Amino acid sequence: MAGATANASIKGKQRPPNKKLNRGPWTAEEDRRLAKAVDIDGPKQWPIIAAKSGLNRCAKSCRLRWMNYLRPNIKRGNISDQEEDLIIRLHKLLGNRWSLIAARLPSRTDNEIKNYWNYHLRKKKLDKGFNDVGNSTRDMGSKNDHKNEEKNIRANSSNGGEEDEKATVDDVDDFFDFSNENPSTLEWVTKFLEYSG
DNA sequence: AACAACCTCAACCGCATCAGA
DNA sequence: GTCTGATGCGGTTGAGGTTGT
Repeated sequence: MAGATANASIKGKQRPPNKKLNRGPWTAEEDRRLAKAVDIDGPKQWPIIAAKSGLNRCAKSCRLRWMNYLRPNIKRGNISDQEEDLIIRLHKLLGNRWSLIAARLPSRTDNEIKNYWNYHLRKKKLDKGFNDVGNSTRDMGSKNDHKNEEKNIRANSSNGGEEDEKATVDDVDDFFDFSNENPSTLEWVTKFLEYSG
């Protein structure tokens, strides 16, 4: 959807207005004000940003809008085959840890990947008749998904002794903690996954 | 043209975790 | 050690666009 910025939103959920705070779709003007506030204060201190910008929106809402829409370098729509393949593979490894998966896909947001998975890929898998992944949001719906996934990873690893348990979980987290992102990562991870899976 | 089914995606909610007082 | 507010994450909802009949 073309989404693009300016029209932030004409779409989206319309809910009964809260007594005080603005809710629902963001307007272009709100976007502009939020962007300005973030420019000044940085993408942290959301309560301050929310207050300063005079948007009458909660901090959470401001943060979400920034993270999923206004943040620079966000790529929208048109998930490529390569990206889709990567999502599938990463999901197999990580489960519903969208933020981690998103971190491996430059310029994609966790929300976008989650949306994409929830409909697109889930449907694909169902069509193919597999349930092995079993992490589709509606059937699992648990925050412990990733923990289960980690358990699976542990279970699949040869010697899952008590002692190694936490280490393994940490290893997984550490392994996927690519805090120093660079453009070649996608390629690197893709290559790695070719071997792993 | 009208309607229904399908699809997309922005935005909300609730909960967990973290950090500072 | 406990409390509290901030932050981050995953699940879910539902409006609106698109496509098919």
